[in-house]
Amino acid sequence: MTQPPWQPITPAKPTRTPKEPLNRERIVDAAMRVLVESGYDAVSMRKVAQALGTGPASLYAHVANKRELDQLLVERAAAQMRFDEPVDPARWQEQLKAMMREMLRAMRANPGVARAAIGAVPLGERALMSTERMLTLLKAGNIPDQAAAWAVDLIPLYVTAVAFEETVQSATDWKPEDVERFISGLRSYFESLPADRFPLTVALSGVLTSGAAGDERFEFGIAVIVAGLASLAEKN
Amino acid sequence: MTQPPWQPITPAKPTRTPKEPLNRERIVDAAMRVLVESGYDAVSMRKVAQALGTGPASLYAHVANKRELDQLLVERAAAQMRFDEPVDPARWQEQLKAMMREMLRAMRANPGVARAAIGAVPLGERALMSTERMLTLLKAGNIPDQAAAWAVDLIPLYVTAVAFEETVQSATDWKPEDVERFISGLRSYFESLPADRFPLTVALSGVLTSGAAGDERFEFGIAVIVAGLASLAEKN
DNA sequence: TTCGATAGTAGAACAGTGTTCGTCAACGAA
DNA sequence: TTCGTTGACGAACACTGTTCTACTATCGAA
Repeated sequence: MTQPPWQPITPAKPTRTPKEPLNRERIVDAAMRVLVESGYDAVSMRKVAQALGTGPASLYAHVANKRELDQLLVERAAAQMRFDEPVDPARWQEQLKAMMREMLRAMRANPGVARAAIGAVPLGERALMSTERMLTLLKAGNIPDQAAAWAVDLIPLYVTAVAFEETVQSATDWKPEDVERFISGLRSYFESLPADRFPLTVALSGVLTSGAAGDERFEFGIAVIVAGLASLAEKN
Repeated sequence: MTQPPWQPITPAKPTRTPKEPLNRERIVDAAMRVLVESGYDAVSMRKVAQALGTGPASLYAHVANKRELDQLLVERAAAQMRFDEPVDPARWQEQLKAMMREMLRAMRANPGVARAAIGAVPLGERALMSTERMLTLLKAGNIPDQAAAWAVDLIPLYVTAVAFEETVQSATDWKPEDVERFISGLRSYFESLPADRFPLTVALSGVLTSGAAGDERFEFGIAVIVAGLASLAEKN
């Protein structure tokens, strides 16, 4: 609208479009999106803030620091575990292994979160349900109380370490052929060692470098751990 | 020497005091000093360069990047492992556990290096000696070839995860009383859970939160792994 | 209705990181 | 003597976590 020349045009005050207020849940939601889309290395305070249309300093009214945000990510990833099969005491070893596979699946669904998970103690509802289920299975196998309790620490630690190792490898941006070349170079290296000093390393160079792709090594690890736990069973 | 007044004194050209040339070994030496004195978080390209009296860009003529420097640190830490006791096939389980304790000791002597160790494959001489020794002990226990080979992966992974977890805790700058308070708060939390939904978690809250200080949990873990491996022994 | 307190927002700044760029000096071969 | 190579290293780039400071909106008391 044209103004009379003697009346200066008063610029309209810029009003902030009201935004949905920040809270921890929205911050973790945004961080999860960044994590799933771009991996853990991309989860920075700036990137999360950007995803929320704000500045990084805004987050600090809701989370103490980056480490606390990491904890919340770990809890959220832990919350994705599903243990739908009813507990069957007769199949406690098989079901314990199934839990370990499910833990690994949940970590793989959140690339790199394993890096934040070691040392974290998830205490959310779903994590507690996981703890209770592990205890139930272990007691079904007659594992003594203390052993059962400490197995609840050992089991996720091993799974997290495997997931962590995988993220280190994928962070290298290696193609399958790069991995193949590395593995085959490793084998050649083992074969070329002086057989007098490293007889078994040379002799077993084939199996030392097999099973790196796929889940065979993970399956081996969980079999060893479960067998070790089974050996602790009290005889009735 | 006094100059004739008509000959201006030529100022001496500032010559760089010749420095000992950089090489990978000196760079790793400096990084190890920073690691031992200040922990892994302090090991940055700038700090290492500073310790060498140079700039960070100088390091890149000798190491590709920070990750490669980390690898070299892991190798150097692995080189500190000592296995002086002769192999005794009759005591293969005990000696395997002793190796795991020694691996943990070497990692604790280099605070935080576990953070760089997961996903790293140390291939230095001392690491290979460790591999050979593990294989010797496992074969002494009649473990099949493939199981022995994959155990060589599982064993250090578990030890490294334990060491990593410890560095997360110490990075929090917690005093023993802080840990005590956290543990006791955790126990109270477990005790306060609804016993109908988490009966075993509530019942075992004592042991769930015991053994966090000291090496009991680590000893439990290595016992489980060694027992699991022993269960794979071929019968003769 | 007014005013002060509080909480949250968010740009700017601080102190740090890994890495690359561009320049310079030293050195050895031609 | 000249030239190419190699290593050294300050500056710069793009990023990080976190704090400082100023501002705005909301709320409750007077």
